[in-house]
Amino acid sequence: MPQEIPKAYEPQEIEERWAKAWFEEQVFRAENSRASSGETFSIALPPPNVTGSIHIGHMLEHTQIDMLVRWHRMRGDRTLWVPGMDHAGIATQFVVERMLAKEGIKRQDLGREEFERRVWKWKAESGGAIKGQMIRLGASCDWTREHFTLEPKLYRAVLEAFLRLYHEGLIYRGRYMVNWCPRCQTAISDLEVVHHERTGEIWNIRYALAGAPAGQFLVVATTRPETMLGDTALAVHPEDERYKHLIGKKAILPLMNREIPIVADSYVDREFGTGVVKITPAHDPNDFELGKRHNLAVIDVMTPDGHINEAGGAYAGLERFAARGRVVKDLQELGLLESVKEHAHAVGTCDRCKAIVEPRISTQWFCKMKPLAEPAREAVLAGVIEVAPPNQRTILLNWLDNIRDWCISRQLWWGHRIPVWHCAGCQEMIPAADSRVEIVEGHARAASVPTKCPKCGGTKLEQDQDVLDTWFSSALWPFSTLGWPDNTDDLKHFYPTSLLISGYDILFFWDARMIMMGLHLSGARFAGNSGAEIHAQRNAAAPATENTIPFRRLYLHSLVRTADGSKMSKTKGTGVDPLQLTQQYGTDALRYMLASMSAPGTDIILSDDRILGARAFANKIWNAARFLFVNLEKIEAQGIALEEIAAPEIRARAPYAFAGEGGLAHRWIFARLAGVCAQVNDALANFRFHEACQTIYHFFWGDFCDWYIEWVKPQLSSSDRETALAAWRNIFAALDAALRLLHPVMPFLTEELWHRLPQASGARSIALDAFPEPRANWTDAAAIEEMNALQEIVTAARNMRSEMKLDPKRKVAAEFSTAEPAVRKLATENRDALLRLGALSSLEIISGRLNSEGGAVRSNAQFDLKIIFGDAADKT
RNA sequence: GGGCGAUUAGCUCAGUUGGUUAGAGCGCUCCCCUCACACGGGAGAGGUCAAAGGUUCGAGUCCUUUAUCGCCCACCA
Repeated sequence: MPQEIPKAYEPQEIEERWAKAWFEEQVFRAENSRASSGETFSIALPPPNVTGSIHIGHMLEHTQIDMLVRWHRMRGDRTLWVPGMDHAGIATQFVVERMLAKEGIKRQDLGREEFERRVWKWKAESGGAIKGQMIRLGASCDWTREHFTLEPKLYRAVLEAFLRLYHEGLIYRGRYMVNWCPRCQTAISDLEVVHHERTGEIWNIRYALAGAPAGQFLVVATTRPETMLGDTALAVHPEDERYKHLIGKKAILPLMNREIPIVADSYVDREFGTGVVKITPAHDPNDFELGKRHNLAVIDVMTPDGHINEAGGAYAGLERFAARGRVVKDLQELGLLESVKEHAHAVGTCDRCKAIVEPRISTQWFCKMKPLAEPAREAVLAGVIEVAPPNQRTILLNWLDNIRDWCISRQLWWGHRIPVWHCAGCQEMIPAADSRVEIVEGHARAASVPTKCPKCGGTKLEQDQDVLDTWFSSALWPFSTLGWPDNTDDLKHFYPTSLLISGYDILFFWDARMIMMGLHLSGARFAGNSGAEIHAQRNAAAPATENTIPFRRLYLHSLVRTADGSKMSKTKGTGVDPLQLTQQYGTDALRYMLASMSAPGTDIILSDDRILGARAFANKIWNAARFLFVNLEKIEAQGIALEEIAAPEIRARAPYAFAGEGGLAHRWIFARLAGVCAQVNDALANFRFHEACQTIYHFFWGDFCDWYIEWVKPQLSSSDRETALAAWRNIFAALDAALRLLHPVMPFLTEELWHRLPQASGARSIALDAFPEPRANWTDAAAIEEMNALQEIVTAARNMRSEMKLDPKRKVAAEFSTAEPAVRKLATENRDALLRLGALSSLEIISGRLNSEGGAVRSNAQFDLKIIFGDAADKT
């Protein structure tokens, strides 16, 4: 058997074998956790996009989640990790459209239904990639409870949520200023606009005054000259002495030759530019608001794909930036361009496709956020939801305080279609009667389709074309995946979830919205069906009770960055493929490396050194275990069977006492273990993954390998049966505890080694075993102190040997002296270990101080140690 | 324009509520392929904790200012 253990840890075969076994045997099914503590631990996976594959950021996130999930499971909590995928509206549609484009097809050519079929087909083909990767990387999810945001159950949850909010007046439809992506041809939310600081140009344009002599102009600055085609006013500050006399007069809009009013509004900054602002209510959020105040006309001059429309007169049909050029050129020719200057300003771009976003007036669906944000704020403030690290809590609260309505409609085809019908006759909006779904071609859609307009009786009803923002369904994830709106057993048992771990980059997109939706929609009140009475019932505002929060704790993990500190990007080729790193170094090493760098609050920059160190650690663990198994032969020769020294019930009774001397190292290693367990528990309870890792590392490498194994080696091959038995029992018990301690971060390696120890019949996985819990007799402050003293003696001896450059192959004589009787006793009792580890031939224990004649003396507060050179010094 | 964070050994980073000689990994120097492991063992060198001031018996840790870098939010044309 020993020969079968390779000298170096080779993770590939082991990891693949266990990943497969864990999945096939459903080891991580919630029902399989020991559930002995009476506690429940539940957590939802932040659903990755179906478009993607696992990147290093996922790996970090999944490692952290998995560590806590495995830890809780081992501690005896009924443990559930719900996995799943997000349909990722824009992202997925974008990918499929791009594929179609290669065939020269546009989605409009196919029509909505056929396009959706194509996306489903694509999803079926490549959507499973992440699942396979997660399984391979050891994520201990309950795959029997996997979900997808567009599956029928979750579709129904989305309809239910929409309808409730709609009936409560929190979802409304209207014509407002939105961020429009001309590339994606859809509205996007404020959060999806990414601002980039750019040096652009600012143009100063002359607007003639109506009825004034030629040559009299007002000069107006703009960074988007093409929008002037839609200008419907100029504005000045009401108290601006320069322009007071012009208020109420008219100006002539150049190029369009339209008379526009000059209005007064305190929004105008007198200091900026000339103090005169062109007002384009259809294409600027401020102008839109100002326009409402002054009843200005709203002229939309742009098409959905970013071209100038008929309202743009001679410029109709031009692409927006081409139009800009033409407008500027024409102004110049007319002598109406006063000047052009460089100007640094923030340009909004589409998070998805990077196109420059156009503020545009458009009819969209919105969700009113203030009433939803208030309970969320209270819940966070009161600590009902704990947010860590603390600075993220501040950021979240600030955002909730300044929240604005959320544009939830998207002009896409891939997503949850809005369950509202429009009457062709009277424009009345008729929502679905309830949230039921029907399955058509295997996929869900709203089932309770209205057939008659309640207002005009018309029967020509058409469903709203828009779908919901992907994040709308994500916002329901922690409860929709547990069966909401039905009051299922899972919902009763596992909701609220215990924790959410996500990157801080989606704090607003997702985490905050889950809190708001969770507080508003979930909780004990729902009855199962939807319908008018439920909505009425729901209108009694729910207090922010603990029952309704989606998770009790929220931890925002760091982001993994490239060496120069920028965000990893697949398109830039700076992304790191975790599967490749796994092939190279092993999953456990990668996991350990990520976890050991996971200090809360700071981003992670990958380094090759760290992962090499992690691989070395895995190898070290492997070899420590290998040492025991290889040496088993020696005691088997004494007629001692593995079962006698390593059976689970034997291990459970450690430490085993020694009749005579030689028991100190054993008392010490279990005392250390007790301390380490406490430290690791504390670290993991507070998301201090790096601290947990470092503690275990130091224990395993420093204490267990460097000292304990070395110290007890002779005992293991002792001819005294009692000594050998006790030593072996202790060392196996300590190894077993160490493996269980290590398991959350290095699941594969520990699983493999655990199975090489005798286990109770039917024991399936270390993951279902218990996390080490110190027995009462492990704690032993005296053992720690005594061992420290002995370690100092050994270190002093080695140090001197090294400094004197003594021949390492030669043992040397030493003398030892101490004023403390306890230390003297220790040294006497452990003389053998001191000789061996200090490479000493003898250790004479002497009263009184030592002199350095014929050697060298090292002293500290407790003792003097003298090395006698003898002929070992000849080497120098 | 607001807000947040960072600046600690050559490199990558720890250092929770202020308290004895500031830690780790990698790298470096010296020695050792000793019967688990060279992905190893042993012993070392290396830091005015960005700068200046302040609070304190005592500060890497708290306060102020400055410098450099990074991130987030934001409707100044």
